[in-house]
Amino acid sequence: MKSEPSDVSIDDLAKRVNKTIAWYGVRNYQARNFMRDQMCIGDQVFFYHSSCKQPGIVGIAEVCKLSYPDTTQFDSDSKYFDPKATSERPRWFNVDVRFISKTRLISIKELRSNLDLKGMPILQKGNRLSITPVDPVEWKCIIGIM
DNA sequence: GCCAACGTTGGC
DNA sequence: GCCAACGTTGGC
Repeated sequence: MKSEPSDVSIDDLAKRVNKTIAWYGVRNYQARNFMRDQMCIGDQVFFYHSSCKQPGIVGIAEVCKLSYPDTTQFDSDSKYFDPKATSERPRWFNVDVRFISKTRLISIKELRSNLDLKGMPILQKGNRLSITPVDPVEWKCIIGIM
């Protein structure tokens, strides 16, 4: 799961009450569907810093609440406001995640240099999805180099 | 700041 | 349903 550290960093998550946060603001249907349809409580995720000086994996979190309507879609003051969404027909959903641990920075350069990881969606040219599944083999590979 | 890649929008 | 125009993402 990608987050811009200027918005929510791994340290921000670690400092939060209960170390949890709603993964609000996703406005892409594919990424939404991963949260809404695939994620289960206890699923672990890599926390990835994007759009920053040192992009890469910086920590591990886990899903601690199943998806529910993203409250920011109803907030006209939010940059994530969606005028087409209603409480009867919400359009956007998010899970909550809880901090597990920080890791050393595993940069996108290092990830790209590892041939065992070359199939990861996040490394594909032009990939812009903020949430992508991690194959169990790739998960173990990354855990192994931490 | 650049720009490739991709998603969304809306006229037809 | 097509597709051009536009907006966004995100590494570099």
